[in-house]
Amino acid sequence: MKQTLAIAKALADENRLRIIMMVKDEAACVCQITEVIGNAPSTVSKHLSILRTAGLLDSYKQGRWIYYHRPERPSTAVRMALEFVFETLEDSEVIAQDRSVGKVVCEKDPEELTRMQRERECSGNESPRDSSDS
Amino acid sequence: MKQTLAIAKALADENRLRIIMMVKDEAACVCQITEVIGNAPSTVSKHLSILRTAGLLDSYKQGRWIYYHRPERPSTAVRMALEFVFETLEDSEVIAQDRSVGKVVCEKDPEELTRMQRERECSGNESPRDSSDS
DNA sequence: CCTATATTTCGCCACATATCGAATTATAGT
DNA sequence: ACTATAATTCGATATGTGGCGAAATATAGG
Repeated sequence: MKQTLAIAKALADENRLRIIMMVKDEAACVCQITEVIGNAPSTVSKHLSILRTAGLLDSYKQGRWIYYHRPERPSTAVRMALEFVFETLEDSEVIAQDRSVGKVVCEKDPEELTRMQRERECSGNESPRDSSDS
Repeated sequence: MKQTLAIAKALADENRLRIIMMVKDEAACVCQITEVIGNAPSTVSKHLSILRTAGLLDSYKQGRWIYYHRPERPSTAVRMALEFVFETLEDSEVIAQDRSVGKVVCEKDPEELTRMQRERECSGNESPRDSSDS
């Protein structure tokens, strides 16, 4: 019961479902996932922790970046839960948008992506919105 | 996404999972479910409403009693979600206990069961009264 | 070792939800 | 029609959870 409940609770959030779909076919690092989902890094990190604890995601470290991906040897419970998600969200509108954004984001090196994120952060905090970009 | 999320949220509660397992093989009325789960009737009613709205349960009325049961023509999403629950909870300890209690409870007529519940309610709430006036 | 930085953890807040008892609704039997 | 009662809805409350920013942690590169 504990495992079933942990999986069900992990699935009971739209952003976590989006993350599962995002890494269905290839791993993504936290900065890429953050970019697509649109939450703060700390929030995404929490989501990833919940998903990994439930067994729905796995991760590996590569340099400064941590990549999350679909587990390679899921338990029966995890396998069935993922099948449910994959099947029912395959044609979802939200997921289609994420894929479109994700395609652009994941083409970039994490290196480049995080530089962009840092710059955006600064321009948002420091000066009242010079409209030179949009 | 909406349907997937509704199903996942409906599954994300231990008592609701217990209810799903309880009516897997045969319908049960609210008073029987209440007896097994141990919540107040209003709470069980709310759970049932959530499960039915998500498509995970169906119901029919028979006299004063309303019976809840597994849907006969589930959507793909519901079917996969139920398969996940049935498979992963089949051997659960909690479910085994529920089955043991449920066997006794569901043998009784709802008639008899509700009488028992009323009596229990009264003996719990009212203080032992002097019987000199009746 | 020291700095920069990607990720996680922590503290907090706003909102969602599980639960109960009381009030309401719908139905069966008189 | 009236009463009893099974179930639902409503109102209140306590706990759980998603979200952010700040602080901590871990790693790459000088």
